[in-house]
Amino acid sequence: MRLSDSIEQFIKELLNEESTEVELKRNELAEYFGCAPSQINYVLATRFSPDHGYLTESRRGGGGYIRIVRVVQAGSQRLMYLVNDRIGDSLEEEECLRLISQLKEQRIVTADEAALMASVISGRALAVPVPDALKNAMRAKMMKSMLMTIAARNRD
Amino acid sequence: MRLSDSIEQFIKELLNEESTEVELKRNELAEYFGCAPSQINYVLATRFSPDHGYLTESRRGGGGYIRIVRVVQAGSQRLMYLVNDRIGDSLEEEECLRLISQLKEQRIVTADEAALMASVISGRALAVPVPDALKNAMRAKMMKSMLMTIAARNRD
DNA sequence: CATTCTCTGACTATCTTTGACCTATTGAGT
DNA sequence: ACTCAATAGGTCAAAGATAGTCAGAGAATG
Repeated sequence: MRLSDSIEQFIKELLNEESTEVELKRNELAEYFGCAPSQINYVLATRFSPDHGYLTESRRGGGGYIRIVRVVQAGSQRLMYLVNDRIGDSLEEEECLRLISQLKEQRIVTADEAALMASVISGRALAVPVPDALKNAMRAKMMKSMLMTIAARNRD
Repeated sequence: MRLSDSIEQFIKELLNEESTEVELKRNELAEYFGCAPSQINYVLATRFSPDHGYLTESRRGGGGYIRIVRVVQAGSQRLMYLVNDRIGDSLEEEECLRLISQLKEQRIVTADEAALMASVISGRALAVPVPDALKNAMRAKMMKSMLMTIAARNRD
């Protein structure tokens, strides 16, 4: 079996038993599997990306760590549908607003949060000299990023 | 756990129980934690800066001390200061994160909102081929836009 | 074979901790 | 008042401890 698959499986077992998040030391893990530390980054990038339903955060320096949070779960199906299927690589402002408004009606986000989301993807907030096509690409990424964050808290 | 984190936590507990300010002896604290005195300065610089919502003052010589004050400010006042003075035309990701974290500590935004804000200004959310200078200009606008939205509901 | 996926290593970036040296304040002795 | 020793805290650079990035070699796949 491939090294990457072993590491992936190892991490997923930790996530199953313990809960929805694990914290590990990159160097320790690499030593355990007898591989280069950067291999761990490869596994994170290819198997624990947001598109796979995971969020990661890390710190360097003494006492550094890597934390992996599993986001995909029952209650957030609607959100994961939006992230994985509904939203593509580009999204116009009007469409963003429609989605946000739907989420509010469905009580997935509060009115305050909806207002926050709407304000940040607005034309006013993105008023810099960048082509519209790129702005819409950013809107798609911004929306996905926010929805993932919301999904990460709705773990039920 | 990191030494710096322990010291940070220790000081924050003092600030919670007693009031909005504490006075400490640098050398005593260093001895208590068994570290170099300058370690204390490091903790103050990285975790109790004005951006983190704290002010510090100190005196040298006999009877010297370090005083740490947690800044309390009305929500809308704080937000308007950020929008009008603190945030200019450009803001790096790290600086955004510092401000967001401070707003959370001061209970001006909820933890959920802070997470939402952090996710949308992150490098991941803005990963399109646009120069960093422009991304930072956008971050400034995005932050202002979000803060104004929050201010619009915080009538205090 | 060509392509795509894995894996490594050299280089880089970031965070923490310490120690040597510097500056300010106080108080005793003159 | 003046001086100096004792007592604080401040600064900064260097070392230590982690993690990230990226190009290219190697392996698997179709």
